[in-house]
Amino acid sequence: MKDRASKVSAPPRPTITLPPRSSIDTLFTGVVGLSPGPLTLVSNFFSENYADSGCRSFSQLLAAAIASPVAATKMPSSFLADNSPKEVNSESGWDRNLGFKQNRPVNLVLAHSPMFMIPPVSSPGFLSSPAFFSPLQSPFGMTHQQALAQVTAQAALSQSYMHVQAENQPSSLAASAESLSHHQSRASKTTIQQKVHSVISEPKSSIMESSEVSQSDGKSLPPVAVDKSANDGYNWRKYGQKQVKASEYPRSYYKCTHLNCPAKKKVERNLDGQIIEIIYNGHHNHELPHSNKLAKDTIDMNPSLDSRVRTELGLQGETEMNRPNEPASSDCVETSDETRLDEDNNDEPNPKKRNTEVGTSAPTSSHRMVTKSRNVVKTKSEVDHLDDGYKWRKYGQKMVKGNPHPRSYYKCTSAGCNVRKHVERDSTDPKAVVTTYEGEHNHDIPAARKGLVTTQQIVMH
DNA sequence: ACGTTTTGACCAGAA
DNA sequence: ATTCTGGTCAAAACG
Repeated sequence: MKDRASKVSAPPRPTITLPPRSSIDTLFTGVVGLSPGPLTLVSNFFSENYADSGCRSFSQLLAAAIASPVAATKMPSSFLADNSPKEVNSESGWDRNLGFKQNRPVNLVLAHSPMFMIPPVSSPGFLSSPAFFSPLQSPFGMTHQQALAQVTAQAALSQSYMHVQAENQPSSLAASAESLSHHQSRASKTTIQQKVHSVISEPKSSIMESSEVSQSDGKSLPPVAVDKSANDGYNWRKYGQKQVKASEYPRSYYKCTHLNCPAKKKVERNLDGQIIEIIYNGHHNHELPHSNKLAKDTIDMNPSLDSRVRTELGLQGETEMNRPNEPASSDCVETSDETRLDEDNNDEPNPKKRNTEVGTSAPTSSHRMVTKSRNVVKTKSEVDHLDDGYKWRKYGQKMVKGNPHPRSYYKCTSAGCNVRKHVERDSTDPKAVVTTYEGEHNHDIPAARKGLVTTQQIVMH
């Protein structure tokens, strides 16, 4: 008998428009009189604290702030990991959160933005912190400080992660992407869908291989076995494959082979075997298979394998679950010629913009992680900005000068809720999307959709 | 012999 | 009501 009840329905994915690049800098500039989003605050913070440090790019600022103990001391104590609500230093612009409302989709912004990738191993506390998972655990409970800490930590870790990816062989990348996505799933408390957008070479010719990962300091790491068929540590059985319209590549469906485990994942690969997208759905209700725990232990015992490598291999296991409140790792921020946090400047602020979500579901032009690596460079065509958990009704669409794609306007369908969002597609990258929220939800995420919220989408572009 | 993968068919929900 | 689409089933093939 077919198990129809277990069918997993993806959230609605309406077609949306792409933004002109120029609209994106509103993320950082904010709007006078309106509450700036956390990205804006972070930007302000760094710009005021490091203006004379020679750092120019956002990524550089982040790296300097977190890698340097001196810089770290300049941060508000809440910046790195403290989730407790505190007043912030007005000198650094942190008091600009006065207008920040907890009951707003900013948490989704943070969770969705492809600019922030979360290496699962390197910062167990970060992964399991209430701030980080607030979109799922407490959609409206995140303070501005938490958001800031989240933004910064995510950006910092992303830097590290992307750096490693840029250096690694494709096989390692495959492992990392799946493991990354997977462990985000593990660490969260609800059933979720997660996506890893990336282009990852994953040759089908071998199941196990040794990958030698170079550290940034030039040291060579020992070869580590990477099981590419289950490189997130779990064992999967493929139960279907289909060419879906939303993707130009075939989508494979996998179930966890563990008895009664509801975890599933969908993987899209291009013709070269490169992983284009991974979507996890459901939680594992069991520990890592023993063999993979052994592999994890091997890495744990090898001091030369830093957290990033474990991230690459997706072998952090349950560690993040056991250390719920540790601050984010601060030793993994490195800049790289191959990795940068792309920052486009523009001068077309949207006066109504209050909270802008960059790349809810796709890479965006301004703040996506950009990796000039060997494995570049395909972005996802599908757009699912509605995966923020709320139900939306499209009420308008408009063409904008300079952008061949229309803009689309959505209203929250909940009775009495006036929240709107504006989704636009990048004029130069039709697969990139910027979502701008306006207003505050007066209700929680619909219960039926809580488990379907896409929490992470990662793009190497 | 057994577990996994392949693949066409089926089904349910959305449009 | 019909069509389209994505997710799943399950028999056959494969290793």
